[in-house]
Amino acid sequence: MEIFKKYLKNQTSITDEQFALLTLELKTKKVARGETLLVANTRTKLIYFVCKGLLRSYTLDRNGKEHIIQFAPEASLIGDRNSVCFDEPAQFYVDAVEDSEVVFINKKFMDLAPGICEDFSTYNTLRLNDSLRHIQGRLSLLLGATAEERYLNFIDQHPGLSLRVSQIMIASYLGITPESLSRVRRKLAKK
Amino acid sequence: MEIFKKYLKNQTSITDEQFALLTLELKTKKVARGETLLVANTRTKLIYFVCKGLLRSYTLDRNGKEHIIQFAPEASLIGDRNSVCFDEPAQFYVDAVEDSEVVFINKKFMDLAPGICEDFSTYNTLRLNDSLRHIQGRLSLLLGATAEERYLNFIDQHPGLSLRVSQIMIASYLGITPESLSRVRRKLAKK
DNA sequence: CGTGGAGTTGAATACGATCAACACCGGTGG
DNA sequence: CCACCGGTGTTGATCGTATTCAACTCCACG
Repeated sequence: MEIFKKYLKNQTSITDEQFALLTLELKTKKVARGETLLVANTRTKLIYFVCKGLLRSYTLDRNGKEHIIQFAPEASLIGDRNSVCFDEPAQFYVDAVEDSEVVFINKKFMDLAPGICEDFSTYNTLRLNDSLRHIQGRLSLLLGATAEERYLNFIDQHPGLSLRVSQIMIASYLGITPESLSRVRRKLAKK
Repeated sequence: MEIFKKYLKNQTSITDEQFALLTLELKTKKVARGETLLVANTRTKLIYFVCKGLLRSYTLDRNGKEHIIQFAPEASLIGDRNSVCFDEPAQFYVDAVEDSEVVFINKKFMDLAPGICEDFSTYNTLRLNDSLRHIQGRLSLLLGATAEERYLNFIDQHPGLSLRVSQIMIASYLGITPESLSRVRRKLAKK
């Protein structure tokens, strides 16, 4: 909770008093590795802030194969804003890659915050824009880059993460099989 | 311009008077097919609303191959919000697929609007969320679906567009070669 | 007309997927 | 303590899908 407050104060001009008005809408929970927080096609009222640990979001294709959309390490947000803000069914699953500490942020928080902290809206659009930017970058890569380039881009953009995440998950994130990733890594190691 | 006003009135609670306050920040222009509105890695202060015609955004990979990010037909918006709002270099190119009529929306408009029309912010986040949702859907497809599935999804999600856009562009949007698309289509036609 | 881009088709190729086998490690329980 | 197990990662062989390169048709447009 303190970590989230610190994060928010860093990102916005929110004061301790303003934050106090919102704490009712927040809950901190420990989440065990493997625990699922959000199931696709269900409705949710929660966004997750990761204080410690690592969450991920992913979809399942008709063959039941996972495709990782996003990793959320410490000090990052994850969740389906559409589902929260507009009460639509969630587009993806969210679960814990590591034992984690997570702040659950509900819709009321998102509704109240802009009225309490003047630049919360700005912060929020900034976050959205940033997500959009990030995911568009990935789209470009998937459209135009080879497995090797995508892998290099991943370790570049997610320093440290490659040590915490299994290659199965990295492969899923890159859109290739674990075997292919293994071969890409071997080839790169030779250089 | 009238079309844009109509669109905005449809999406928000904006009044004629409120809109009038903002018209100074808008310019309508005719854009010829092939004309480029935005060049990647440059800064821009403009977002584009398409009244008539068709725009697209795309990136170039290191081989100079185009990868289409988005099509923007009538009554839709396109542009790099990040570049506009946070003065960052644009992530992609924007040009005209057809002769078009476009409303140029500048940063000042985006800054003023929330103060003039109370639910403009809400509308704006809704748009952003929607883009995010759309692009995440595409990401899932690229990660998990075959060329055929992606094509079927495209014609499903963009009814009519497949008649206005060359197969070269559709292929680029789907992340396959025009030849592959041709074969996919032949295979589907046989059914 | 003739030219050039769009779309199709074929043949050869390449890249990644699939299937299968195996080494390795960490944890569990006999 | 060791045997066993499941999951991870590696490697090899084979397969399949999409790419590449090339040739050809068709049409719109000058």
